[in-house]
Amino acid sequence: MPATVTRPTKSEATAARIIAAARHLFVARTYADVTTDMIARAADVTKGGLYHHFTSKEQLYVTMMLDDLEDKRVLFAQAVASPGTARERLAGLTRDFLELPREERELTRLVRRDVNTFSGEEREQLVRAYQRALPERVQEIIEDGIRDGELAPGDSRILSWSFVALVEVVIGDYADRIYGTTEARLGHVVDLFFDGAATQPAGGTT
Amino acid sequence: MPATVTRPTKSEATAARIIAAARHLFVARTYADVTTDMIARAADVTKGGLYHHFTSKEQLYVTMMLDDLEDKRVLFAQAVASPGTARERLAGLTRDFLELPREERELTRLVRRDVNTFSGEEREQLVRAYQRALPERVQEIIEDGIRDGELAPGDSRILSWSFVALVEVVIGDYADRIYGTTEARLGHVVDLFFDGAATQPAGGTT
DNA sequence: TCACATACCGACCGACCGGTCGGTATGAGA
DNA sequence: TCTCATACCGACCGGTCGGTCGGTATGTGA
Repeated sequence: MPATVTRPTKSEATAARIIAAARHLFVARTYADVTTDMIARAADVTKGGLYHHFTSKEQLYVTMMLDDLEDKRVLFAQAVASPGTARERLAGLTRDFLELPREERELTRLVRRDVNTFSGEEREQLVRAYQRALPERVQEIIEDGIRDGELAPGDSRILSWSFVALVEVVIGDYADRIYGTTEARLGHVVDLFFDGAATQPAGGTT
Repeated sequence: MPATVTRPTKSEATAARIIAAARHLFVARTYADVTTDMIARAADVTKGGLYHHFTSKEQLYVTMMLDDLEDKRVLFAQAVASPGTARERLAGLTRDFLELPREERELTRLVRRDVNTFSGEEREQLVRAYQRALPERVQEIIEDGIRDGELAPGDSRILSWSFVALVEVVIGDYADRIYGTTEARLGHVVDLFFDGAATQPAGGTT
């Protein structure tokens, strides 16, 4: 009867509550340290209720992560599609990231942290979803930048991973204690990546 | 009777065997996924024998990590103390790192991965030992570089973490599939950190 | 050779945890 | 109002794993 876009049923609402509780717990503790009981209690259901909606702890975790990474992929794809120089677009992507609520930022690091816990198909799914959400989006911008002569030629895969690594430094707990503003973090990451830390362009390391 | 430097007793040799086995397993699997039984079997002792030398699984892990991080601290301190420009010294430190056997390289990442598993004193110990081994050593060189005008002024703490993050990208599994040589990795990290990825020094991100 | 400490064994314990299952509550359609 | 599906409960199970403990082997000093 309502609008064409279905409103969430009670069942969907419960599942969403469970996922939210799981997300909250998984970012704070290790996968193995979070028990299904903890998740159920935090979501105000019993373990039986939890297993009514999810077939296993692994499946719950993977579902939660895939949902979130798909949201991120969409978010970052917008930054990729926006106009401007590579520098401006990477700054935009980074700003989108930095302006996410803290928990959503931290979620990104879960894959890197927990990926060893899984194996086979689940592991592949998680890795692929992560790559699709972040490094591959960054890589697109970097390849445009190289093509336009804005960035020096180089392996765009490693460059994008490097950029992502810099971003993840600046979203971490440690940086939280140092940076006051999003602008400061943003400027730091983008400036360092584009211009480097040296005062003069020297070169010839080895 | 032997030289003044004592030769390892049988007991010390067993403890070392256990630590080596633990190291090997902990780098490959998560802390929680490695059982004391696995470690004992890999070290060719029983669980009882393991608990004769270590009081708990946690203590074994922490001992192993602290030992290793202290070795690394000494190694990197040499790079800090060596002569040359900041660029040369950071390149030297990175080369020392990259030339370590694979398992020793990966060990560095364990703290970041497993630190959430512990709490209280153990957690503090691990974090401090890691900082002392790597980021603080890098920070020393960076501060010299800023003082000498070789590096642009900036927060040396964040700069050192950024450099370490770049190094860790380049020692990871992903980079293993891309880079052929240590020289290529080394050049990439140091050049990116000092000179940036842009062709021309632009600026003004925000 | 006796005494004692230290190294090590391996069966066992108890707690915990993922997952199940028989059952109840709720609500919608006939 | 009867029926049936779906949502959910909570006691329970099977297995695992960190840790223990009584015992044996080994070697060393007296």
